[in-house]
Amino acid sequence: MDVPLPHLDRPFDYLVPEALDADARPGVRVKVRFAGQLVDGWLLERAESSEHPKLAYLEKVVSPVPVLSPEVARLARAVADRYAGSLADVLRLAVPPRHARAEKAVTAADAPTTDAPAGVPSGTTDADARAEVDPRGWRDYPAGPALLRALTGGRPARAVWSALPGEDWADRYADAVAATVAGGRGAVVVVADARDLDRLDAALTAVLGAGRHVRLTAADGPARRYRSFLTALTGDAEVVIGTRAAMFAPVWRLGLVAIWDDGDDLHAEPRAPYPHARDVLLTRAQLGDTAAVVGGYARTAEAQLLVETGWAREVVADRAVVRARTPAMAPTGDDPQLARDPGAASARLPSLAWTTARDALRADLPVLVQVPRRGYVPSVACADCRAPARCPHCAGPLALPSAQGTPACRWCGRVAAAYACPECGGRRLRASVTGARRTAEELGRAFPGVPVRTSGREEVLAAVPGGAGLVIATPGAEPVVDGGYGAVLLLDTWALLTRADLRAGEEALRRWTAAAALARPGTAGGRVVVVADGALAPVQALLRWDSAWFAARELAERRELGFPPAVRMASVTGAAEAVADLLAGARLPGDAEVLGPVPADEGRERMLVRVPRSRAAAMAEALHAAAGQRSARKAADPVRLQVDPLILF
DNA sequence: ATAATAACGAGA
DNA sequence: CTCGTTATTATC
Repeated sequence: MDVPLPHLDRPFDYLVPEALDADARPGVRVKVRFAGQLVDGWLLERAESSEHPKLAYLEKVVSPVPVLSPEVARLARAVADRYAGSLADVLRLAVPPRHARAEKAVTAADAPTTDAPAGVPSGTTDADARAEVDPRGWRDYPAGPALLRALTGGRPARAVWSALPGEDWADRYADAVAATVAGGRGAVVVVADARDLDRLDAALTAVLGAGRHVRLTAADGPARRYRSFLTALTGDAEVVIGTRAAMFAPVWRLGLVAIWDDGDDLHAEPRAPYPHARDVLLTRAQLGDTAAVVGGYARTAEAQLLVETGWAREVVADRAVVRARTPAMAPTGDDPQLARDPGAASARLPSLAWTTARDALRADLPVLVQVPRRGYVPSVACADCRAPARCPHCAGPLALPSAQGTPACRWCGRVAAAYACPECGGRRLRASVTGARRTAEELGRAFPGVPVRTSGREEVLAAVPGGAGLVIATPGAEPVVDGGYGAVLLLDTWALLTRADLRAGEEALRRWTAAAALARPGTAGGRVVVVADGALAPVQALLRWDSAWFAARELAERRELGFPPAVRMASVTGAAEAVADLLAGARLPGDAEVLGPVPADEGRERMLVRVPRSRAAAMAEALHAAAGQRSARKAADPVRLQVDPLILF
């Protein structure tokens, strides 16, 4: 039933009239009479009999195309269960809205939609008989060639891949897809944004040729999107690449799911039930006999958990190879007063950053300057040692309601009147201030005669020409350059590191590695200057290019503090009474902890539920059931349920 | 939304 | 104790 009400989140039985018998196959969209009105629905399965005493007839089959494949139906149910959501909500994300014209065009071109696609062998053949794919750049990783062989052999290998600096990740993913296709299986690859998608598309076209893969992204119009969807559904394309809209794509004989840069917050779906592309793809791999690759320049705590639990194997380069590929990296303090060079002083740049940029420009090499975007919510840190201030009770972040106010926890709401820093004992707190963009503008003046390009929110450059030039980019918008940058400067790191976010350190490292990966290797003169305290863990991880070490440290810390992914959390947001009402009706597992309430935006409030990972399913079920009780008695004010919300505070 | 069903209370 | 009215709940 295509209604999102949680108490109606179950199948209903209907009789199939003779006239609809042929079209009424599992996976088609239908219309049925329900509670007196016509509603949309999904035909999940045909059965001989029903327990239900009085059945109504199916009203209509909307289209004979079974757009919901059995694999995706199973996946959608699993995703709904994991996220305490309704199947209907997930199906709305999984199956694009029907577009009759597009459907006509595609189904006319190939009539049967249930038979195996042409050109794909239907049985398993001998692994030896399959053409082996050249591992190319995967040879830089000891486990790389074996991964490709597993993909061709149809074995469900699971890998957490840490890409080398300078790595052409799109080429590597194209190779992995080609290896899968060589074994007669299909693949789904999800990237964060259109720029990454264009890159992957080009790499895949170079390796597979045109026509074997389709792009699936919400940025395409409804017609194009539905057309691509049908091309995959009918097996006319073996591979689907796209943004998170592609995570549910129906692919024949799915052999590989892959995600690039899983730490990017664009991978989190903003519509209910808020699933994350990484988790959807991993669920998919788990349910099917499917390989999975989670890759990035940096490693998330979630990916680290996959490695530590043994679910996935890490694919990393040897230290010697890492050293040879990494640009020369150095940290520097951020006090421009120390700069003796007049140019540096006018740009308010630390001396080392200025000389590094100048040297690269003199060598006719481009320079990338990464500056944070404005608008990060400042959090509170120790004024003496800059350690983030955490609640003594629940380890949530502290906030200052006003300049002279008392700090209070954003999680449990407790006031921390007598706060003392656990690191240094300091009692003074400061809110971090951003002040980012000006520095970048002044850079242009410090290097007269050098072309300056900017790449950011308004206009994102995919690539820039080589030769001396300054490129000022916000994180995620760094253009690539042929041969790599001579220097990369990472400025105003303080703004990134003190964000009021559980993932601040991880996110900072992710953004820095993404920029640093575009520099030439140190052996070719590439240098990176990070304007941050070299003793900080994320800075250390960058300098050593060891995000696995950082992710392990991060995960250990989250275990200690009781944060995801070490535990499973859910947030319940809404009007105060509504939130209390839902939680009162929820039969949560005994070891569940309920934290809060804390104020959320628009006068609503938020509670957090925390359980051990072993109780995750029970928690989600209890919350979904409680939401069902509320919706059944038509409770007016809505409550938002989010499992593993990206933003915890 | 709406129909069935259960619960309730006033008047016979 | 019965009938009419109102909360409750299920909706194939």
